[in-house]
Amino acid sequence: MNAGNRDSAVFKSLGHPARLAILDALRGGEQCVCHLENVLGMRQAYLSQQLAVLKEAGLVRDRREGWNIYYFVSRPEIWVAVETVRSMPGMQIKTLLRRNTRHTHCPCPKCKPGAEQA
Amino acid sequence: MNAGNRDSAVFKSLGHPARLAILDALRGGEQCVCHLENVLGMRQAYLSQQLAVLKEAGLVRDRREGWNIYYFVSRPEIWVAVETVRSMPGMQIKTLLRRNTRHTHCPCPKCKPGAEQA
DNA sequence: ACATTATATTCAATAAATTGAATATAATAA
DNA sequence: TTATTATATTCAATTTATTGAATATAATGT
Repeated sequence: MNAGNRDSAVFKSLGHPARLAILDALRGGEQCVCHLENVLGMRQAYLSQQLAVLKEAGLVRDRREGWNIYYFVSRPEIWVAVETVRSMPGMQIKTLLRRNTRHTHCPCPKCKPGAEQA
Repeated sequence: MNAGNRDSAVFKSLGHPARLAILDALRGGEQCVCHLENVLGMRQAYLSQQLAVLKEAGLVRDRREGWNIYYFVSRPEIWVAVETVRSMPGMQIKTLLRRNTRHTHCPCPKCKPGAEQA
Protein backbone atom coordinates (compact mmCIF):
# COMPACT_ATOMS: atom_id res chain seq x y z
CA MET A 1 0.00 0.00 0.00
CA ASN A 2 1.36 3.43 -0.92
CA ALA A 3 1.35 6.45 1.36
CA GLY A 4 -1.81 7.97 -0.08
CA ASN A 5 -3.75 4.79 0.48
CA ARG A 6 -2.50 4.37 4.00
CA ASP A 7 -3.47 7.92 4.83
CA SER A 8 -6.92 7.51 3.37
CA ALA A 9 -7.31 4.20 5.21
CA VAL A 10 -6.78 6.06 8.48
CA PHE A 11 -9.34 8.67 7.52
CA LYS A 12 -11.74 5.99 6.38
CA SER A 13 -11.52 4.32 9.76
CA LEU A 14 -12.49 7.64 11.34
CA GLY A 15 -15.34 8.03 8.88
CA HIS A 16 -17.89 6.18 10.95
CA PRO A 17 -19.80 7.54 13.94
CA ALA A 18 -19.51 4.32 15.94
CA ARG A 19 -15.75 4.22 15.56
CA LEU A 20 -15.37 7.86 16.50
CA ALA A 21 -17.46 7.15 19.61
CA ILE A 22 -15.25 4.19 20.47
CA LEU A 23 -12.13 6.30 20.14
CA ASP A 24 -13.69 8.92 22.40
CA ALA A 25 -14.41 6.27 24.97
CA LEU A 26 -10.73 5.35 24.92
CA ARG A 27 -9.67 8.92 25.35
CA GLY A 28 -9.04 8.72 29.05
CA GLY A 29 -7.06 5.52 28.78
CA GLU A 30 -7.41 1.87 27.98
CA GLN A 31 -10.73 0.10 28.43
CA CYS A 32 -11.80 -3.51 28.18
CA VAL A 33 -14.39 -4.48 25.61
CA CYS A 34 -17.05 -5.17 28.22
CA HIS A 35 -16.62 -1.66 29.55
CA LEU A 36 -17.14 -0.20 26.09
CA GLU A 37 -20.15 -2.46 25.72
CA ASN A 38 -21.70 -0.83 28.77
CA VAL A 39 -20.65 2.73 28.19
CA LEU A 40 -21.51 2.83 24.50
CA GLY A 41 -24.47 0.45 24.53
CA MET A 42 -23.11 -1.52 21.59
CA ARG A 43 -23.21 -5.27 21.34
CA GLN A 44 -20.01 -7.18 21.95
CA ALA A 45 -19.58 -8.64 18.47
CA TYR A 46 -20.23 -5.27 16.90
CA LEU A 47 -17.64 -3.59 19.08
CA SER A 48 -15.15 -6.29 18.30
CA GLN A 49 -15.64 -5.70 14.59
CA GLN A 50 -15.28 -1.93 14.83
CA LEU A 51 -12.25 -2.29 17.08
CA ALA A 52 -10.71 -4.55 14.45
CA VAL A 53 -11.11 -1.78 11.87
CA LEU A 54 -9.44 0.78 14.14
CA LYS A 55 -6.68 -1.71 14.89
CA GLU A 56 -6.15 -2.43 11.22
CA ALA A 57 -5.82 1.30 10.61
CA GLY A 58 -3.16 1.41 13.31
CA LEU A 59 -5.06 3.72 15.62
CA VAL A 60 -5.55 1.35 18.53
CA ARG A 61 -3.74 -1.61 20.02
CA ASP A 62 -4.83 -4.17 22.54
CA ARG A 63 -3.37 -5.92 25.52
CA ARG A 64 -4.66 -8.96 27.27
CA GLU A 65 -4.89 -9.16 31.02
CA GLY A 66 -6.55 -12.31 32.21
CA TRP A 67 -10.05 -12.51 30.88
CA ASN A 68 -10.13 -9.00 29.58
CA ILE A 69 -8.59 -7.42 26.54
CA TYR A 70 -7.85 -3.77 26.98
CA TYR A 71 -7.84 -1.47 23.99
CA PHE A 72 -5.98 1.80 23.90
CA VAL A 73 -5.25 4.55 21.41
CA SER A 74 -1.80 3.87 20.01
CA ARG A 75 -1.53 7.16 18.09
CA PRO A 76 -2.46 9.96 20.48
CA GLU A 77 -1.69 12.39 17.66
CA ILE A 78 -5.00 11.35 16.17
CA TRP A 79 -6.71 13.67 18.64
CA VAL A 80 -5.20 16.59 16.81
CA ALA A 81 -6.96 15.48 13.63
CA VAL A 82 -10.21 14.76 15.43
CA GLU A 83 -10.29 18.03 17.30
CA THR A 84 -9.34 19.95 14.20
CA VAL A 85 -12.37 18.64 12.38
CA ARG A 86 -14.62 19.11 15.39
CA SER A 87 -13.57 22.69 15.80
CA MET A 88 -14.23 23.64 12.19
CA PRO A 89 -16.88 26.35 11.86
CA GLY A 90 -20.23 24.76 11.19
CA MET A 91 -19.30 21.72 13.20
CA GLN A 92 -20.56 22.14 16.73
CA ILE A 93 -17.86 21.44 19.24
CA LYS A 94 -19.20 18.61 21.31
CA THR A 95 -16.20 17.05 22.96
CA LEU A 96 -17.88 15.75 26.07
CA LEU A 97 -15.48 16.06 28.93
CA ARG A 98 -14.55 12.58 29.93
CA ARG A 99 -13.09 11.48 33.24
CA ASN A 100 -9.44 10.73 32.83
CA THR A 101 -9.79 7.27 34.28
CA ARG A 102 -7.17 4.62 33.80
CA HIS A 103 -8.25 1.09 34.50
CA THR A 104 -6.03 -1.77 35.37
CA HIS A 105 -9.15 -3.70 36.13
CA CYS A 106 -12.35 -2.62 34.48
CA PRO A 107 -14.82 -1.14 36.97
CA CYS A 108 -17.89 -1.36 34.77
CA PRO A 109 -20.97 -3.17 36.14
CA LYS A 110 -20.53 -6.10 33.88
CA CYS A 111 -16.92 -6.69 34.88
CA LYS A 112 -17.49 -6.04 38.57
CA PRO A 113 -21.18 -6.54 39.32
CA GLY A 114 -22.29 -4.12 41.97
CA ALA A 115 -19.56 -1.54 41.38
CA GLU A 116 -20.48 1.79 39.82
CA GLN A 117 -19.10 2.85 36.47
CA ALA A 118 -16.03 4.99 36.03
CA MET B 1 -27.44 15.26 11.19
CA ASN B 2 -25.85 15.27 14.65
CA ALA B 3 -22.31 16.37 15.40
CA GLY B 4 -20.85 12.87 15.40
CA ASN B 5 -22.25 12.17 11.96
CA ARG B 6 -21.07 15.45 10.53
CA ASP B 7 -17.57 14.83 11.86
CA SER B 8 -17.47 11.34 10.45
CA ALA B 9 -18.79 12.63 7.12
CA VAL B 10 -15.78 14.92 6.90
CA PHE B 11 -13.43 12.06 7.68
CA LYS B 12 -15.23 9.83 5.23
CA SER B 13 -14.69 12.38 2.49
CA LEU B 14 -10.96 12.27 3.27
CA GLY B 15 -11.01 8.49 3.24
CA HIS B 16 -10.38 8.13 -0.44
CA PRO B 17 -7.01 8.45 -2.18
CA ALA B 18 -8.41 10.35 -5.16
CA ARG B 19 -10.05 12.95 -2.96
CA LEU B 20 -6.92 13.41 -0.88
CA ALA B 21 -4.99 13.91 -4.11
CA ILE B 22 -7.51 16.49 -5.27
CA LEU B 23 -7.23 18.39 -2.01
CA ASP B 24 -3.45 18.34 -2.36
CA ALA B 25 -3.75 19.77 -5.83
CA LEU B 26 -5.78 22.63 -4.36
CA ARG B 27 -3.23 23.28 -1.70
CA GLY B 28 -1.55 26.18 -3.41
CA GLY B 29 -4.81 27.86 -4.28
CA GLU B 30 -7.87 27.51 -6.42
CA GLN B 31 -7.78 25.51 -9.63
CA CYS B 32 -10.25 24.96 -12.41
CA VAL B 33 -11.47 21.45 -13.13
CA CYS B 34 -9.62 21.21 -16.40
CA HIS B 35 -6.39 21.96 -14.61
CA LEU B 36 -7.03 19.18 -12.11
CA GLU B 37 -7.87 16.95 -15.04
CA ASN B 38 -4.41 17.55 -16.45
CA VAL B 39 -2.41 17.55 -13.25
CA LEU B 40 -4.08 14.50 -11.73
CA GLY B 41 -4.80 12.56 -14.89
CA MET B 42 -8.40 11.93 -13.89
CA ARG B 43 -11.33 12.13 -16.25
CA GLN B 44 -13.57 15.18 -16.02
CA ALA B 45 -16.74 13.43 -14.92
CA TYR B 46 -14.84 11.53 -12.27
CA LEU B 47 -13.31 14.71 -10.91
CA SER B 48 -16.65 16.40 -10.88
CA GLN B 49 -18.08 13.58 -8.81
CA GLN B 50 -15.25 13.57 -6.30
CA LEU B 51 -15.35 17.36 -6.05
CA ALA B 52 -19.05 17.09 -5.26
CA VAL B 53 -18.25 14.79 -2.35
CA LEU B 54 -15.67 17.21 -0.97
CA LYS B 55 -18.10 20.07 -1.44
CA GLU B 56 -20.88 18.19 0.32
CA ALA B 57 -18.51 17.60 3.23
CA GLY B 58 -17.88 21.33 3.35
CA LEU B 59 -14.17 21.10 2.59
CA VAL B 60 -14.19 22.90 -0.75
CA ARG B 61 -16.23 25.56 -2.46
CA ASP B 62 -16.37 26.67 -6.04
CA ARG B 63 -16.53 29.89 -7.96
CA ARG B 64 -17.39 30.41 -11.58
CA GLU B 65 -15.37 32.67 -13.80
CA GLY B 66 -16.47 32.57 -17.40
CA TRP B 67 -16.11 29.07 -18.76
CA ASN B 68 -14.18 27.76 -15.82
CA ILE B 69 -15.24 26.80 -12.34
CA TYR B 70 -12.51 27.22 -9.79
CA TYR B 71 -12.46 25.03 -6.72
CA PHE B 72 -10.71 25.99 -3.53
CA VAL B 73 -10.28 24.60 -0.03
CA SER B 74 -12.79 26.39 2.17
CA ARG B 75 -11.48 24.96 5.46
CA PRO B 76 -7.72 25.45 5.51
CA GLU B 77 -7.72 23.92 9.00
CA ILE B 78 -8.17 20.59 7.27
CA TRP B 79 -4.44 20.61 6.53
CA VAL B 80 -3.79 20.23 10.23
CA ALA B 81 -5.77 16.99 10.20
CA VAL B 82 -4.16 15.79 6.98
CA GLU B 83 -0.63 16.54 8.07
CA THR B 84 -1.23 15.03 11.48
CA VAL B 85 -2.16 11.72 9.90
CA ARG B 86 0.66 11.91 7.39
CA SER B 87 3.21 12.54 10.07
CA MET B 88 2.16 9.60 12.20
CA PRO B 89 4.95 7.05 12.66
CA GLY B 90 4.56 4.29 10.15
CA MET B 91 3.05 6.65 7.62
CA GLN B 92 5.78 7.92 5.35
CA ILE B 93 5.69 11.65 5.06
CA LYS B 94 5.19 12.29 1.40
CA THR B 95 3.87 15.78 1.18
CA LEU B 96 5.24 16.61 -2.23
CA LEU B 97 6.25 20.21 -2.25
CA ARG B 98 3.84 21.94 -4.50
CA ARG B 99 4.38 25.25 -6.18
CA ASN B 100 2.33 27.86 -4.44
CA THR B 101 0.64 28.99 -7.60
CA ARG B 102 -2.53 30.99 -7.58
CA HIS B 103 -4.44 31.09 -10.82
CA THR B 104 -6.91 33.71 -11.82
CA HIS B 105 -6.86 32.12 -15.23
CA CYS B 106 -5.90 28.48 -15.49
CA PRO B 107 -2.57 28.04 -17.26
CA CYS B 108 -2.91 24.32 -17.94
CA PRO B 109 -2.44 23.11 -21.54
CA LYS B 110 -6.08 22.34 -21.95
CA CYS B 111 -7.19 25.78 -20.83
CA LYS B 112 -4.44 27.60 -22.69
CA PRO B 113 -3.13 25.30 -25.39
CA GLY B 114 0.57 25.84 -25.87
CA ALA B 115 1.26 27.24 -22.41
CA GLU B 116 3.23 25.12 -19.94
CA GLN B 117 1.67 23.88 -16.74
CA ALA B 118 2.00 25.65 -13.40
C1' DA C 1 -11.67 -32.42 31.75
C1' DC C 2 -15.60 -29.34 31.84
C1' DA C 3 -17.99 -25.08 32.49
C1' DT C 4 -17.77 -20.15 32.36
C1' DT C 5 -16.39 -15.71 30.84
C1' DA C 6 -14.51 -12.31 27.55
C1' DT C 7 -13.64 -11.55 23.07
C1' DA C 8 -13.13 -12.75 18.02
C1' DT C 9 -14.48 -14.56 13.61
C1' DT C 10 -17.44 -16.11 9.98
C1' DC C 11 -21.45 -15.77 7.29
C1' DA C 12 -25.13 -13.62 5.05
C1' DA C 13 -28.27 -9.87 3.93
C1' DT C 14 -28.55 -5.22 3.01
C1' DA C 15 -26.90 -0.68 2.16
C1' DA C 16 -23.66 2.46 0.44
C1' DA C 17 -19.51 3.80 -2.25
C1' DT C 18 -16.99 3.48 -6.57
C1' DT C 19 -16.55 4.40 -11.17
C1' DG C 20 -17.33 4.32 -16.25
C1' DA C 21 -20.48 5.67 -19.88
C1' DA C 22 -23.77 8.52 -21.60
C1' DT C 23 -26.14 12.67 -21.39
C1' DA C 24 -27.39 17.26 -19.61
C1' DT C 25 -26.50 22.08 -18.44
C1' DA C 26 -24.64 26.62 -18.60
C1' DA C 27 -21.61 30.12 -20.40
C1' DT C 28 -19.62 31.89 -24.39
C1' DA C 29 -18.69 32.88 -29.26
C1' DA C 30 -19.90 33.25 -34.04
C1' DT D 1 -29.68 30.64 -33.07
C1' DT D 2 -26.23 27.33 -33.37
C1' DA D 3 -21.83 25.52 -32.10
C1' DT D 4 -18.36 25.01 -28.73
C1' DT D 5 -16.32 24.61 -24.26
C1' DA D 6 -16.28 23.52 -19.31
C1' DT D 7 -18.51 21.20 -15.99
C1' DA D 8 -22.37 18.47 -13.81
C1' DT D 9 -25.68 14.83 -13.40
C1' DT D 10 -27.81 10.44 -14.12
C1' DC D 11 -27.65 5.62 -14.69
C1' DA D 12 -26.02 1.12 -14.12
C1' DA D 13 -22.63 -2.38 -12.88
C1' DT D 14 -19.48 -3.66 -9.55
C1' DT D 15 -17.24 -3.50 -5.31
C1' DT D 16 -16.99 -2.54 -0.58
C1' DA D 17 -18.95 -1.40 4.02
C1' DT D 18 -22.38 -2.26 7.48
C1' DT D 19 -24.41 -4.98 10.81
C1' DG D 20 -26.96 -8.83 12.98
C1' DA D 21 -26.82 -13.74 14.02
C1' DA D 22 -24.42 -17.68 14.93
C1' DT D 23 -20.33 -19.81 16.19
C1' DA D 24 -15.43 -20.11 17.52
C1' DT D 25 -11.47 -19.28 20.49
C1' DA D 26 -8.81 -18.49 24.53
C1' DA D 27 -8.18 -17.79 29.44
C1' DT D 28 -9.85 -19.01 33.87
C1' DG D 29 -11.99 -21.60 37.62
C1' DT D 30 -13.74 -26.01 39.61
